[in-house]
Amino acid sequence: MQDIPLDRRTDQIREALEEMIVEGHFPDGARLDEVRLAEQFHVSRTPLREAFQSLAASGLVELRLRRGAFVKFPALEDVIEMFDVMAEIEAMCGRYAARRMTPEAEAEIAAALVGCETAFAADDFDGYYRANHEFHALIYRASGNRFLAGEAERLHRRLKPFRRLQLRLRGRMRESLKEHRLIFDALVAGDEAAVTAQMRAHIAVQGDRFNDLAAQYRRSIGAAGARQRDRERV
Amino acid sequence: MQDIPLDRRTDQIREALEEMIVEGHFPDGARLDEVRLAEQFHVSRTPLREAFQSLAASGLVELRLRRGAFVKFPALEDVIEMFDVMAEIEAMCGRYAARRMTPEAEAEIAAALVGCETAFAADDFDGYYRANHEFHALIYRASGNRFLAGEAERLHRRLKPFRRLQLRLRGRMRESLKEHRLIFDALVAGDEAAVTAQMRAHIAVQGDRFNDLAAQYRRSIGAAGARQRDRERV
DNA sequence: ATGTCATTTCTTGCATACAATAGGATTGAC
DNA sequence: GTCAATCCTATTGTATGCAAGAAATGACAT
Repeated sequence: MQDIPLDRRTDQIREALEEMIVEGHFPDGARLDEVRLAEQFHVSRTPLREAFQSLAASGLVELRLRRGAFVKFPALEDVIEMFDVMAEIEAMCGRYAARRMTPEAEAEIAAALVGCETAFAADDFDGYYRANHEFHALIYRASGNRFLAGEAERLHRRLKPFRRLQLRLRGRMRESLKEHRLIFDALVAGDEAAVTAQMRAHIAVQGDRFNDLAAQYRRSIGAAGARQRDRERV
Repeated sequence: MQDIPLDRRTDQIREALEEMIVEGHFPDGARLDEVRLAEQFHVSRTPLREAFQSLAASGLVELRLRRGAFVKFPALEDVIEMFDVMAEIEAMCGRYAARRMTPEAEAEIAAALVGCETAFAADDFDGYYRANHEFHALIYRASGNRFLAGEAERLHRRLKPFRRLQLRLRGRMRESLKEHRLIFDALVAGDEAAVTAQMRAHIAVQGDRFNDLAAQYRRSIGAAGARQRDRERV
């Protein structure tokens, strides 16, 4: 969205906590203990509290009045809704990118695509995730709309853990790569309609199939200690 | 996006500042003086600083390292970019709403439309703005995707000052109302494609024509004390 | 054993205190 | 009079202190 100074402990802590939450180091609903975390980071409670404000704004934690900050995993339905929106946002990025593609952008995206292929060949899930992110992020930027790119990045980051899981599905990585090629070809051809359709499908399929993943996800992350709460969470 | 507790001074101050900024009570680039605002709100600096974190996250202010919080008006190009994204988001809301329309939603939207007509008849800009917001917000919710609705609301709020200005353009209110009727009819007919197209046009026209407004806007708000900065701001 | 209520402890929310830095004012050299 | 180096002040960033509210504990009654 915007690059913040990052020199204050507050910002460093915000980054660190965001990473930890997105990577699933906390179970859903876990309370982020101000005092304990303050000790862990060797700071007072003040920078932590300020970091909580930021995290709450991006929806990663929930601040309950006089109860503290709680890690908030989205519910299954939330994730599906988010993928729906993501599909549309990414489709829009693709559409603009197709219209505004430059030789430089094309070369960069081509390189990212090679990265995807390499990771696929090596059966490297994490590597594929990174290359995939690079591929998509370059298209965001190629849209020429920085606000759009920022929103896309934000959403992408929020959906990170769920995208990663997708890759573990049987054959998903192969499919994903095939879709990337189609998207790339349409981009190069400047075919806005095709890019839009391919991209939308590429993302939407993840939401559509997300139900298949719910159970698996619960085992892999939710089981880390989350207890069922007021409504079902993935 | 999510309903926050709002009982802490921090949250009240965040709301108040957001309102003041969106309403143009501060010139672009103005520093939000912690000490002075703390006195004004009869609190210490702590809740103010926490509110700043929130505001920075939504992009309304910029936190500069050891310099403080500064009001950040988007640049002209930023506003155009934001309207582009808004057009797509609203179009998506419309598409989903057309698919999922209920009799209740239809009645509510019809009522909001009447509100628009009333305000138009009375030549009441502010009234029209409110009715307009109601009309759009109901469609967001009718989309049945709460995440989408939240994002739409957030963006709408961020673009509030620029939308309001639109209405002052010669004949814009009449046009807007006409477009609302078309959108409503397509919604009732369940014509997804038509709603999508109408809604996209309804919003995009505001971005497209925004250049016409820039000069006017500079007079009405920017003149309040903003000095030109590193790049042109509306 | 279970439920209710009082008491205690813990934690948050805010205020205040202190330390570090940025930017301007001041001084002095040329 | 201009420029540079230095000092001073204002303001941020962080730590700590304190009061109010929530949860935990335990006594007591049913």
